[in-house]
Amino acid sequence: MSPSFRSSVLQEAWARGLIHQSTDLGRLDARLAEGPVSLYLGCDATAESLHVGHLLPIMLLRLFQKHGYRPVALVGGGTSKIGDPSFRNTARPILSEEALSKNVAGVRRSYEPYIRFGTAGNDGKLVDNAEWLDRLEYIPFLRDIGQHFPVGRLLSLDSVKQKLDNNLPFSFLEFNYPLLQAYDFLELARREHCVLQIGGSDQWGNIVSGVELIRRMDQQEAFALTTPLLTTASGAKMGKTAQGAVWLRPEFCAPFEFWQYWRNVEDQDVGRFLRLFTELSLEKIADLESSDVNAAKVVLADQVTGLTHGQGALPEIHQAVQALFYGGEAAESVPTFSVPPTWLGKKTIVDLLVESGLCTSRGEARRLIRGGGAYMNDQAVQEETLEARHFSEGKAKVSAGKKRALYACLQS
RNA sequence: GGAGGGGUGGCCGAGCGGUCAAUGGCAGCAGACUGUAAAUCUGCCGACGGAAGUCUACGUAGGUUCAAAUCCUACCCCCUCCA
Repeated sequence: MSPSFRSSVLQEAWARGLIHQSTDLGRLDARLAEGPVSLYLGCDATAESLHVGHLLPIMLLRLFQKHGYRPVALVGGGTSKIGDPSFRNTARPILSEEALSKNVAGVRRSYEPYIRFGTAGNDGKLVDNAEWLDRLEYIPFLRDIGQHFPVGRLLSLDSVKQKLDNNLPFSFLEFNYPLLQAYDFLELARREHCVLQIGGSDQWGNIVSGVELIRRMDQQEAFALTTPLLTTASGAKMGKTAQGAVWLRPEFCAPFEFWQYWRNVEDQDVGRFLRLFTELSLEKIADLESSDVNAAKVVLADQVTGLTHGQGALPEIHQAVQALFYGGEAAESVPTFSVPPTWLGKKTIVDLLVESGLCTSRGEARRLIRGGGAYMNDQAVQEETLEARHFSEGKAKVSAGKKRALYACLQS
Protein backbone atom coordinates (compact mmCIF):
# COMPACT_ATOMS: atom_id res chain seq x y z
CA MET A 1 0.00 0.00 0.00
CA SER A 2 1.63 3.14 -1.15
CA PRO A 3 1.00 6.34 0.76
CA SER A 4 -0.57 9.09 -1.30
CA PHE A 5 1.67 12.05 -1.81
CA ARG A 6 0.77 15.54 -2.85
CA SER A 7 4.17 16.21 -4.38
CA SER A 8 4.85 14.63 -7.75
CA VAL A 9 8.48 13.83 -6.88
CA LEU A 10 7.61 11.69 -3.94
CA GLN A 11 4.86 10.02 -5.92
CA GLU A 12 7.27 9.03 -8.61
CA ALA A 13 10.17 8.23 -6.29
CA TRP A 14 7.93 5.98 -4.28
CA ALA A 15 6.47 4.23 -7.28
CA ARG A 16 9.92 3.52 -8.61
CA GLY A 17 11.16 2.17 -5.32
CA LEU A 18 13.73 4.88 -4.68
CA ILE A 19 12.65 5.60 -1.14
CA HIS A 20 13.78 3.69 1.87
CA GLN A 21 13.39 5.90 4.89
CA SER A 22 12.69 9.47 5.85
CA THR A 23 12.49 11.46 9.04
CA ASP A 24 8.95 12.55 8.35
CA LEU A 25 7.57 11.69 4.95
CA GLY A 26 4.27 13.47 5.56
CA ARG A 27 5.80 16.81 6.49
CA LEU A 28 8.45 16.49 3.83
CA ASP A 29 5.73 15.91 1.27
CA ALA A 30 3.87 19.00 2.43
CA ARG A 31 7.04 21.06 2.18
CA LEU A 32 7.84 19.77 -1.27
CA ALA A 33 4.30 20.42 -2.46
CA GLU A 34 4.58 24.05 -1.41
CA GLY A 35 7.20 24.78 -3.99
CA PRO A 36 10.80 24.36 -5.04
CA VAL A 37 13.40 23.81 -2.38
CA SER A 38 17.06 22.93 -2.47
CA LEU A 39 18.40 19.58 -1.43
CA TYR A 40 21.77 17.93 -1.43
CA LEU A 41 23.60 14.68 -1.83
CA GLY A 42 27.15 14.21 -0.65
CA CYS A 43 29.74 11.73 -1.81
CA ASP A 44 33.19 11.49 -0.34
CA ALA A 45 36.20 11.67 -2.58
CA THR A 46 37.49 8.17 -1.95
CA ALA A 47 38.41 7.48 -5.55
CA GLU A 48 38.76 9.22 -8.88
CA SER A 49 35.30 8.16 -9.89
CA LEU A 50 32.00 7.31 -8.30
CA HIS A 51 30.64 3.85 -8.99
CA VAL A 52 27.39 2.06 -9.55
CA GLY A 53 26.86 1.86 -5.80
CA HIS A 54 26.46 5.64 -5.77
CA LEU A 55 24.08 5.66 -8.68
CA LEU A 56 20.83 5.20 -6.82
CA PRO A 57 21.02 8.36 -4.69
CA ILE A 58 22.24 10.20 -7.79
CA MET A 59 19.18 9.04 -9.69
CA LEU A 60 17.04 10.31 -6.85
CA LEU A 61 18.79 13.68 -6.93
CA ARG A 62 18.23 13.77 -10.68
CA LEU A 63 14.57 12.98 -10.20
CA PHE A 64 14.25 15.92 -7.85
CA GLN A 65 15.81 18.19 -10.44
CA LYS A 66 13.43 16.87 -13.07
CA HIS A 67 10.57 17.85 -10.82
CA GLY A 68 11.85 21.37 -10.45
CA TYR A 69 13.86 21.24 -7.25
CA ARG A 70 17.37 22.57 -6.98
CA PRO A 71 20.03 19.94 -6.46
CA VAL A 72 23.30 20.57 -4.71
CA ALA A 73 25.95 17.94 -5.28
CA LEU A 74 28.57 17.89 -2.62
CA VAL A 75 32.04 16.50 -2.96
CA GLY A 76 33.51 15.50 0.37
CA GLY A 77 36.92 17.02 -0.12
CA GLY A 78 36.99 17.89 3.56
CA THR A 79 35.29 14.87 5.07
CA SER A 80 37.49 12.58 2.98
CA LYS A 81 40.37 13.70 5.13
CA ILE A 82 38.74 11.78 7.96
CA GLY A 83 37.01 8.96 6.16
CA ASP A 84 33.50 7.78 6.84
CA PRO A 85 33.77 4.83 9.21
CA SER A 86 30.18 3.73 8.64
CA PHE A 87 29.84 0.01 8.23
CA ARG A 88 33.40 -0.60 7.23
CA ASN A 89 35.74 -2.91 9.06
CA THR A 90 38.90 -0.99 8.48
CA ALA A 91 39.70 2.68 8.59
CA ARG A 92 40.02 4.40 5.28
CA PRO A 93 43.57 5.14 4.29
CA ILE A 94 44.71 8.69 4.80
CA LEU A 95 45.00 10.26 1.39
CA SER A 96 47.79 12.49 0.23
CA GLU A 97 46.90 15.99 -0.88
CA GLU A 98 47.51 15.17 -4.54
CA ALA A 99 45.47 12.00 -4.42
CA LEU A 100 42.70 13.86 -2.70
CA SER A 101 42.54 16.68 -5.19
CA LYS A 102 42.53 14.21 -8.06
CA ASN A 103 39.66 12.40 -6.39
CA VAL A 104 37.72 15.57 -5.83
CA ALA A 105 38.02 16.45 -9.50
CA GLY A 106 37.02 12.92 -10.48
CA VAL A 107 33.95 12.88 -8.27
CA ARG A 108 32.86 16.23 -9.68
CA ARG A 109 33.04 14.83 -13.16
CA SER A 110 31.16 11.74 -12.07
CA TYR A 111 28.11 13.82 -11.23
CA GLU A 112 28.05 15.63 -14.54
CA PRO A 113 26.09 13.25 -16.75
CA TYR A 114 23.22 13.11 -14.31
CA ILE A 115 22.77 16.61 -12.98
CA ARG A 116 22.40 19.81 -14.97
CA PHE A 117 24.68 22.35 -13.37
CA GLY A 118 24.48 26.05 -13.93
CA THR A 119 23.33 29.27 -12.38
CA ALA A 120 19.81 29.68 -13.70
CA GLY A 121 16.51 28.46 -12.31
CA ASN A 122 16.88 25.13 -10.64
CA ASP A 123 20.28 24.43 -12.11
CA GLY A 124 22.40 22.32 -9.85
CA LYS A 125 25.35 23.50 -7.87
CA LEU A 126 28.50 21.62 -7.10
CA VAL A 127 30.20 22.29 -3.78
CA ASP A 128 33.19 20.92 -1.94
CA ASN A 129 32.91 20.75 1.82
CA ALA A 130 36.63 21.44 2.15
CA GLU A 131 35.54 25.00 1.52
CA TRP A 132 34.19 25.28 5.05
CA LEU A 133 35.65 22.28 6.84
CA ASP A 134 39.26 23.21 6.12
CA ARG A 135 38.74 26.49 7.89
CA LEU A 136 37.37 25.06 11.09
CA GLU A 137 39.25 25.67 14.24
CA TYR A 138 39.21 22.99 16.83
CA ILE A 139 38.16 24.85 19.94
CA PRO A 140 35.43 26.92 18.33
CA PHE A 141 34.13 23.83 16.59
CA LEU A 142 34.00 21.86 19.80
CA ARG A 143 32.28 24.69 21.57
CA ASP A 144 29.76 25.62 18.89
CA ILE A 145 29.01 22.27 17.34
CA GLY A 146 30.35 19.67 19.71
CA GLN A 147 28.12 20.81 22.53
CA HIS A 148 25.10 19.67 20.55
CA PHE A 149 26.26 16.09 20.38
CA PRO A 150 25.57 14.10 23.51
CA VAL A 151 28.06 11.25 23.57
CA GLY A 152 25.30 8.83 24.43
CA ARG A 153 23.57 9.59 21.20
CA LEU A 154 26.74 9.30 19.18
CA LEU A 155 27.37 5.93 20.77
CA SER A 156 23.93 4.80 19.78
CA LEU A 157 24.50 5.44 16.08
CA ASP A 158 24.42 2.10 14.32
CA SER A 159 27.65 2.81 12.52
CA VAL A 160 29.41 3.49 15.82
CA LYS A 161 27.76 0.69 17.70
CA GLN A 162 28.80 -1.80 15.11
CA LYS A 163 32.41 -0.80 15.50
CA LEU A 164 32.27 -1.07 19.26
CA ASP A 165 30.27 -4.27 19.40
CA ASN A 166 32.65 -6.02 17.09
CA ASN A 167 35.77 -4.72 18.75
CA LEU A 168 36.87 -3.12 15.53
CA PRO A 169 39.55 -0.47 15.59
CA PHE A 170 37.85 2.86 15.84
CA SER A 171 39.73 6.06 16.40
CA PHE A 172 38.61 9.39 17.71
CA LEU A 173 39.27 10.77 14.27
CA GLU A 174 36.60 8.54 12.80
CA PHE A 175 34.31 9.14 15.73
CA ASN A 176 34.16 12.76 14.63
CA TYR A 177 32.88 11.97 11.20
CA PRO A 178 29.18 12.27 12.00
CA LEU A 179 29.76 15.71 13.47
CA LEU A 180 31.38 16.94 10.31
CA GLN A 181 28.71 15.59 8.03
CA ALA A 182 26.09 17.09 10.32
CA TYR A 183 27.93 20.36 10.09
CA ASP A 184 27.87 20.12 6.29
CA PHE A 185 24.12 19.97 6.39
CA LEU A 186 23.95 22.97 8.69
CA GLU A 187 26.29 24.89 6.45
CA LEU A 188 24.30 24.03 3.32
CA ALA A 189 21.04 24.84 5.06
CA ARG A 190 22.45 28.27 5.79
CA ARG A 191 24.25 29.09 2.57
CA GLU A 192 22.20 27.15 0.01
CA HIS A 193 18.91 26.83 1.86
CA CYS A 194 18.95 23.08 1.64
CA VAL A 195 16.10 21.58 3.62
CA LEU A 196 16.70 18.00 2.61
CA GLN A 197 19.66 15.71 2.47
CA ILE A 198 19.44 12.48 0.54
CA GLY A 199 21.82 9.54 0.54
CA GLY A 200 22.16 5.80 0.69
CA SER A 201 20.61 4.05 3.64
CA ASP A 202 24.04 3.62 5.23
CA GLN A 203 24.11 7.40 5.59
CA TRP A 204 21.00 7.51 7.74
CA GLY A 205 22.78 8.17 11.01
CA ASN A 206 24.98 10.86 9.55
CA ILE A 207 22.08 12.60 7.86
CA VAL A 208 19.86 12.51 10.90
CA SER A 209 22.66 14.00 12.96
CA GLY A 210 22.54 16.96 10.62
CA VAL A 211 18.78 17.27 10.86
CA GLU A 212 19.09 17.36 14.60
CA LEU A 213 21.93 19.88 14.58
CA ILE A 214 19.92 22.23 12.39
CA ARG A 215 16.97 21.98 14.73
CA ARG A 216 19.09 22.67 17.77
CA MET A 217 21.11 25.52 16.38
CA ASP A 218 18.80 27.26 13.94
CA GLN A 219 15.44 25.98 15.13
CA GLN A 220 14.73 25.01 11.53
CA GLU A 221 13.15 21.88 10.24
CA ALA A 222 15.21 19.79 7.88
CA PHE A 223 14.61 16.37 6.39
CA ALA A 224 16.41 13.15 5.63
CA LEU A 225 15.54 10.81 2.81
CA THR A 226 17.44 7.66 1.99
CA THR A 227 17.48 5.20 -0.87
CA PRO A 228 17.37 1.46 -0.23
CA LEU A 229 20.54 -0.54 0.05
CA LEU A 230 20.65 -2.48 -3.14
CA THR A 231 21.65 -6.06 -3.38
CA THR A 232 21.21 -8.27 -6.39
CA ALA A 233 18.66 -11.05 -6.31
CA SER A 234 21.33 -13.48 -5.18
CA GLY A 235 22.42 -11.21 -2.39
CA ALA A 236 25.60 -9.70 -3.75
CA LYS A 237 26.38 -6.05 -3.30
CA MET A 238 25.29 -3.91 -6.17
CA GLY A 239 27.93 -2.61 -8.50
CA LYS A 240 30.74 -4.91 -7.57
CA THR A 241 32.40 -7.34 -9.88
CA ALA A 242 35.52 -9.41 -9.68
CA GLN A 243 37.51 -6.49 -10.98
CA GLY A 244 36.08 -4.30 -8.25
CA ALA A 245 33.59 -1.52 -8.47
CA VAL A 246 31.81 -0.66 -11.68
CA TRP A 247 32.95 2.93 -12.14
CA LEU A 248 30.84 5.63 -13.66
CA ARG A 249 33.61 7.44 -15.49
CA PRO A 250 34.67 5.98 -18.84
CA GLU A 251 38.34 6.30 -17.94
CA PHE A 252 37.89 3.72 -15.21
CA CYS A 253 35.31 1.43 -16.72
CA ALA A 254 35.02 1.28 -20.48
CA PRO A 255 31.48 1.91 -21.74
CA PHE A 256 31.48 -1.58 -23.19
CA GLU A 257 32.18 -3.12 -19.79
CA PHE A 258 29.62 -0.85 -18.22
CA TRP A 259 27.03 -1.97 -20.72
CA GLN A 260 27.93 -5.59 -20.11
CA TYR A 261 27.39 -5.15 -16.39
CA TRP A 262 23.78 -4.15 -16.97
CA ARG A 263 23.28 -6.65 -19.74
CA ASN A 264 24.21 -9.43 -17.34
CA VAL A 265 22.07 -8.58 -14.34
CA GLU A 266 20.08 -11.41 -12.88
CA ASP A 267 16.66 -12.09 -14.35
CA GLN A 268 14.78 -11.19 -11.22
CA ASP A 269 16.45 -7.80 -11.02
CA VAL A 270 15.53 -6.47 -14.44
CA GLY A 271 12.19 -4.88 -13.60
CA ARG A 272 13.41 -3.39 -10.38
CA PHE A 273 16.53 -1.98 -12.00
CA LEU A 274 14.56 -0.53 -14.90
CA ARG A 275 12.45 1.39 -12.41
CA LEU A 276 15.38 2.52 -10.33
CA PHE A 277 18.01 3.30 -12.92
CA THR A 278 16.15 4.37 -16.04
CA GLU A 279 13.60 7.03 -16.78
CA LEU A 280 11.28 4.90 -18.86
CA SER A 281 7.66 5.23 -17.88
CA LEU A 282 6.30 2.71 -15.46
CA GLU A 283 3.87 1.45 -18.10
CA LYS A 284 6.68 0.87 -20.55
CA ILE A 285 8.61 -1.00 -17.88
CA ALA A 286 5.63 -3.17 -17.09
CA ASP A 287 5.48 -4.07 -20.79
CA LEU A 288 9.15 -4.94 -20.85
CA GLU A 289 8.79 -7.10 -17.78
CA SER A 290 6.13 -9.19 -19.38
CA SER A 291 8.14 -9.73 -22.54
CA ASP A 292 11.48 -11.39 -23.22
CA VAL A 293 13.94 -10.96 -20.32
CA ASN A 294 16.97 -10.71 -22.54
CA ALA A 295 15.40 -7.98 -24.61
CA ALA A 296 14.56 -6.16 -21.40
CA LYS A 297 18.17 -6.46 -20.25
CA VAL A 298 19.36 -4.89 -23.47
CA VAL A 299 16.97 -2.00 -22.93
CA LEU A 300 18.24 -1.62 -19.39
CA ALA A 301 21.85 -1.63 -20.54
CA ASP A 302 21.12 0.85 -23.32
CA GLN A 303 19.26 3.22 -21.06
CA VAL A 304 21.76 3.31 -18.24
CA THR A 305 24.76 3.41 -20.53
CA GLY A 306 23.15 6.06 -22.70
CA LEU A 307 22.55 8.26 -19.69
CA THR A 308 26.01 7.74 -18.28
CA HIS A 309 28.17 7.74 -21.38
CA GLY A 310 25.91 9.39 -23.92
CA GLN A 311 23.75 7.92 -26.66
CA GLY A 312 26.72 8.17 -28.96
CA ALA A 313 28.45 5.34 -27.16
CA LEU A 314 25.76 2.82 -28.00
CA PRO A 315 26.23 1.96 -31.70
CA GLU A 316 29.82 1.01 -31.13
CA ILE A 317 28.88 -1.16 -28.18
CA HIS A 318 26.18 -2.91 -30.14
CA GLN A 319 28.59 -3.62 -32.92
CA ALA A 320 31.10 -5.08 -30.50
CA VAL A 321 28.41 -7.25 -28.92
CA GLN A 322 27.38 -8.47 -32.33
CA ALA A 323 30.95 -9.40 -33.16
CA LEU A 324 31.71 -11.02 -29.86
CA PHE A 325 28.59 -13.03 -29.21
CA TYR A 326 26.83 -13.49 -32.48
CA GLY A 327 29.67 -13.98 -34.87
CA GLY A 328 29.19 -10.68 -36.61
CA GLU A 329 31.77 -8.80 -38.55
CA ALA A 330 34.85 -7.54 -36.81
CA ALA A 331 33.87 -4.47 -34.90
CA GLU A 332 35.96 -1.38 -34.43
CA SER A 333 35.36 -1.29 -30.71
CA VAL A 334 36.59 -4.78 -30.00
CA PRO A 335 40.10 -4.16 -28.83
CA THR A 336 42.92 -5.12 -31.12
CA PHE A 337 46.45 -6.18 -30.48
CA SER A 338 49.10 -5.99 -33.12
CA VAL A 339 51.38 -8.93 -33.64
CA PRO A 340 54.82 -8.47 -35.15
CA PRO A 341 55.28 -10.88 -38.07
CA THR A 342 58.46 -12.17 -36.44
CA TRP A 343 56.29 -13.98 -33.90
CA LEU A 344 55.03 -16.46 -36.49
CA GLY A 345 56.59 -19.84 -36.02
CA LYS A 346 58.41 -18.58 -32.95
CA LYS A 347 56.15 -17.35 -30.21
CA THR A 348 53.27 -19.36 -28.91
CA ILE A 349 49.64 -18.80 -28.22
CA VAL A 350 50.59 -18.61 -24.55
CA ASP A 351 52.76 -15.62 -25.39
CA LEU A 352 49.95 -14.05 -27.33
CA LEU A 353 47.49 -14.44 -24.44
CA VAL A 354 49.91 -12.85 -22.01
CA GLU A 355 51.25 -10.09 -24.23
CA SER A 356 47.79 -9.03 -25.29
CA GLY A 357 46.67 -8.79 -21.70
CA LEU A 358 44.01 -11.48 -21.82
CA CYS A 359 45.96 -13.41 -19.21
CA THR A 360 48.13 -11.98 -16.49
CA SER A 361 50.77 -14.68 -16.33
CA ARG A 362 52.05 -17.50 -18.47
CA GLY A 363 50.82 -19.98 -15.90
CA GLU A 364 47.35 -18.56 -16.13
CA ALA A 365 47.44 -18.74 -19.92
CA ARG A 366 48.49 -22.40 -19.80
CA ARG A 367 45.78 -23.25 -17.35
CA LEU A 368 43.24 -21.52 -19.51
CA ILE A 369 44.34 -23.54 -22.51
CA ARG A 370 44.44 -26.78 -20.55
CA GLY A 371 40.91 -26.11 -19.34
CA GLY A 372 39.71 -25.58 -22.87
CA GLY A 373 38.91 -21.93 -22.44
CA ALA A 374 41.24 -20.44 -25.00
CA TYR A 375 40.09 -19.97 -28.55
CA MET A 376 41.55 -18.77 -31.80
CA ASN A 377 38.79 -17.82 -34.22
CA ASP A 378 36.31 -19.63 -31.98
CA GLN A 379 38.25 -22.89 -32.13
CA ALA A 380 39.61 -24.25 -28.85
CA VAL A 381 43.38 -24.30 -29.02
CA GLN A 382 46.25 -26.30 -27.58
CA GLU A 383 49.54 -24.91 -26.47
CA GLU A 384 51.04 -24.34 -29.83
CA THR A 385 53.18 -22.08 -31.85
CA LEU A 386 51.64 -19.15 -33.57
CA GLU A 387 51.35 -19.86 -37.29
CA ALA A 388 50.25 -17.94 -40.32
CA ARG A 389 47.27 -20.24 -40.63
CA HIS A 390 45.82 -18.74 -37.45
CA PHE A 391 45.32 -15.50 -39.27
CA SER A 392 42.99 -14.87 -42.12
CA GLU A 393 43.54 -11.62 -43.89
CA GLY A 394 46.04 -10.76 -41.21
CA LYS A 395 43.51 -11.02 -38.41
CA ALA A 396 42.64 -13.55 -35.74
CA LYS A 397 40.04 -13.48 -33.02
CA VAL A 398 41.61 -14.51 -29.75
CA SER A 399 39.25 -15.35 -26.89
CA ALA A 400 39.74 -16.16 -23.24
CA GLY A 401 36.48 -17.76 -22.31
CA LYS A 402 33.31 -16.70 -24.05
CA LYS A 403 33.17 -13.13 -22.91
CA ARG A 404 36.63 -11.73 -23.37
CA ALA A 405 38.13 -11.43 -26.78
CA LEU A 406 40.26 -9.25 -28.97
CA TYR A 407 41.57 -9.21 -32.49
CA ALA A 408 45.17 -10.00 -33.08
CA CYS A 409 46.31 -8.19 -36.19
CA LEU A 410 49.48 -9.06 -38.02
CA GLN A 411 51.64 -6.03 -38.53
CA SER A 412 52.61 -5.61 -42.10
C1' G B 1 53.08 2.40 31.59
C1' G B 2 51.55 -3.04 33.12
C1' A B 3 49.20 -7.91 31.94
C1' G B 4 47.11 -10.99 28.29
C1' G B 5 45.54 -12.16 23.14
C1' G B 6 46.58 -11.53 18.04
C1' G B 7 48.89 -10.14 12.90
C1' U B 8 48.80 -16.46 7.57
C1' G B 9 47.54 -16.19 0.24
C1' G B 10 41.86 -11.09 -2.66
C1' C B 11 38.74 -11.96 2.10
C1' C B 12 37.50 -15.32 6.27
C1' G B 13 40.18 -18.97 8.66
C1' A B 14 43.21 -23.66 9.99
C1' G B 15 48.27 -24.98 10.81
C1' C B 16 52.20 -24.09 15.68
C1' G B 17 59.87 -27.51 13.85
C1' G B 18 60.25 -31.38 8.54
C1' U B 19 55.36 -34.90 4.59
C1' C B 20 53.46 -26.62 3.98
C1' A B 21 52.97 -23.16 -2.03
C1' A B 22 50.43 -23.93 3.28
C1' U B 23 43.43 -27.95 5.15
C1' G B 24 38.65 -25.62 4.61
C1' G B 25 35.09 -21.80 3.20
C1' C B 26 34.00 -17.39 0.26
C1' A B 27 35.36 -14.71 -3.98
C1' G B 28 37.54 -15.49 -8.93
C1' C B 29 38.66 -18.12 -13.77
C1' A B 30 37.45 -21.99 -17.34
C1' G B 31 34.31 -26.14 -18.95
C1' A B 32 29.26 -28.64 -19.08
C1' C B 33 23.91 -27.32 -18.95
C1' U B 34 21.36 -22.79 -20.57
C1' G B 35 19.75 -17.50 -22.51
C1' U B 36 26.13 -13.15 -22.55
C1' A B 37 21.16 -14.69 -16.34
C1' A B 38 20.61 -17.50 -11.72
C1' A B 39 21.11 -22.39 -9.66
C1' U B 40 23.81 -26.96 -10.31
C1' C B 41 27.94 -30.13 -11.62
C1' U B 42 33.43 -30.62 -13.11
C1' G B 43 38.33 -28.71 -13.32
C1' C B 44 41.64 -24.75 -12.08
C1' C B 45 43.11 -21.02 -8.71
C1' G B 46 51.77 -17.65 -6.34
C1' A B 47 55.66 -16.73 -10.37
C1' C B 48 59.05 -18.89 -13.94
C1' G B 49 59.79 -23.57 -16.63
C1' G B 50 57.83 -28.43 -21.73
C1' A B 51 59.13 -31.08 -17.55
C1' A B 52 62.28 -32.36 -13.56
C1' G B 53 62.64 -28.35 -10.79
C1' U B 54 63.82 -23.26 -9.24
C1' C B 55 62.34 -18.83 -6.91
C1' U B 56 59.19 -15.65 -3.94
C1' A B 57 55.53 -15.85 0.13
C1' C B 58 52.80 -16.78 6.55
C1' G B 59 53.52 -8.23 10.26
C1' U B 60 59.20 -6.22 9.90
C1' A B 61 64.43 -7.19 10.97
C1' G B 62 67.75 -10.45 12.86
C1' G B 63 68.99 -15.33 15.22
C1' U B 64 68.81 -20.85 16.62
C1' U B 65 68.55 -25.41 13.57
C1' C B 66 70.59 -30.07 8.59
C1' A B 67 65.44 -27.93 8.32
C1' A B 68 61.10 -22.46 10.62
C1' A B 69 54.54 -20.02 9.05
C1' U B 70 55.82 -22.98 13.30
C1' C B 71 61.35 -21.89 18.36
C1' C B 72 64.30 -17.27 20.23
C1' U B 73 65.31 -11.73 20.26
C1' A B 74 64.10 -6.82 18.96
C1' C B 75 60.80 -3.68 16.59
C1' C B 76 55.92 -2.19 14.29
C1' C B 77 50.59 -2.60 14.25
C1' C B 78 45.65 -4.30 16.22
C1' C B 79 42.40 -6.03 20.26
C1' U B 80 41.06 -6.82 25.60
C1' C B 81 41.71 -5.84 30.73
C1' C B 82 44.33 -2.89 34.40
C1' A B 83 46.86 1.89 35.79
